[in-house]
Amino acid sequence: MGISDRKEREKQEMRKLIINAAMEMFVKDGYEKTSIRNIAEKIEYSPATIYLYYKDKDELFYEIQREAFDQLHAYFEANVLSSDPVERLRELLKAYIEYGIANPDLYDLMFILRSPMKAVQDNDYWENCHNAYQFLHDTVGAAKDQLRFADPANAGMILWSLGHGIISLTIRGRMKVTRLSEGEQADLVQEALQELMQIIQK
Amino acid sequence: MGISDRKEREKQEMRKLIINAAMEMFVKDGYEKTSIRNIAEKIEYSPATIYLYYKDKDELFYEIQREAFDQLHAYFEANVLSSDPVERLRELLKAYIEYGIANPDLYDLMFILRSPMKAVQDNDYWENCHNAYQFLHDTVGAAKDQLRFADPANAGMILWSLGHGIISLTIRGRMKVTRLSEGEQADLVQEALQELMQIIQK
DNA sequence: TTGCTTTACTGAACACCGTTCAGTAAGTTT
DNA sequence: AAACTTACTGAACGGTGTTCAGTAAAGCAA
Repeated sequence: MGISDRKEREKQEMRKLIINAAMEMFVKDGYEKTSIRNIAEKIEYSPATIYLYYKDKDELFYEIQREAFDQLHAYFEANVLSSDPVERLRELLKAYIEYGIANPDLYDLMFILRSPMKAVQDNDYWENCHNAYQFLHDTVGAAKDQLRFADPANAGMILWSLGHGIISLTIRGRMKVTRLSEGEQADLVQEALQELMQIIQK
Repeated sequence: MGISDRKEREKQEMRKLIINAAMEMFVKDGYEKTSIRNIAEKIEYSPATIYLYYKDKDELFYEIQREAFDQLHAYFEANVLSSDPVERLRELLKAYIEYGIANPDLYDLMFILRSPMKAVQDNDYWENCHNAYQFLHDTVGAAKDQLRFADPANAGMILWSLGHGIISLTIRGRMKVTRLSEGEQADLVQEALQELMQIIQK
C-alpha cells in the first residue's frame, strides 16, 4: 500500500517540521517565549494543526527534552576521552557544567522545568536521560578504587548534585549573592571544583 | 497630621493584606496557580486595585521572596546549634536540605524561579538572601581548620552548590533517573552526604 | 467520470493570564 | 455647599493553551 506509506511518511515529516521549528525557537528564546501560536506562525499553519500531531505543549517539549538528553550524552562521548579513570571523571564533570552553562534553555528543559515532567509516567520514556546518567555511573564505577568513597553510588550522587547545583545557580543568577564579579565567581567555582576533586581522590 | 498618618497606615495594611493572601496561596498552590486575579478575588478587591500597591507581579513575589529568605535564615538559627564547628556545618547542610524539601514552593522562589529576579538591580535588595548566605560563610569559616580545603570559600561554594543540587533535583523530580524507589533515593542521598562530610574533614 | 467517504486543516471560540485606563463614588479641604 | 483628592473598579487589550464545528481536498468505489 504505497499511499498509506506516503501518508505515514508525510505525518512524520510534519512532526519533524513542527519539532524543528519548536527546537529552533526554544534554543533562541527559551520556554516562555515559545508558544504554540508562535510555532504555528513560523511553519505557516494554524495553531490547531499542531494539536493534530502533538497532544499538548508538554508532549511537544518532551520531544525536545529527549533530543537534548541525546545531545548531552553525545557531548560527553565527544569530550570525555582520557583513559585515566579519575581524569575521565574530572573531564565528565567539566563537560557537564560546560554544556549546561553554554545551553541554558536546553538545560532548563532537561533538569529544571516542571512542565514536560507530566508526560513522564512511562519508565522507558526517560531512556535518553538514563543513558546520560549511565555514563556518569560507569565513569564513577571505573574510578572507584582511586576514590575515597566506599560506595561509587555515593560519589555519583555527590558529583551529579554538585554539578547540577553549580549549573542551576549560575544560569538562574543566584551566584550573585556571593557579591563577587562574574569573573571572580567563575574562578571560585573552578578552584573549588579542582580542590574537591583532589580531596576525594585517594 | 493625624489623617495622613492614618492614610499611610491604611496603605501599609492593604499591602500586608495583599501579601498575606499571596503568600498563603503561593505556599499552598505554587507560583503558576497564584494569579493576580485569584489574589484579588481572595481579598475581595478588583485585580486593578493590586496594581495601586504593587508595580507588577514580580514586585509582589519579590516581597514574598524576601520573607522566604528571612524564614530560611531563621530556620538556620533555630536548627544549627552545636558548638563543634564541623558538627555545625553538618547541621547547616542538613537544615538547608530539610527546609528546601519541606517548602518546595518557597525554595522555588528563592533559588529556582526566574521571575522575581528582574526586580533585582539594587544590591541591598538581596540583603535577606545575603544574610542566609553569610550564615554559611561564617559556619564554614569557623570550621576551616578541620577541613581539607585550603580556602574556606571553596568549601562554601561546594557545599552550597551540593545542597542546592540535591534539593532542586529532588523537588523537580529528576532523581527518578537513578531508577531507585523514593526511599532508596533518600537513603542514598543521606549516605552520600555523610560520607562526603567524612571525606572533607581533616 | 461520478458520487461517497475519509483525511487534513482552520477560524472562531473558551477560559485563562498580566496589565492599563477612563470613569465613579466616597472622603477631605476650603 | 462646592471643589478637590483619593480609592477603587469595569471593561478592555493583547497574550496564552486548547477545543471543535465546519470546509475543502484527497482517495476510493461504482
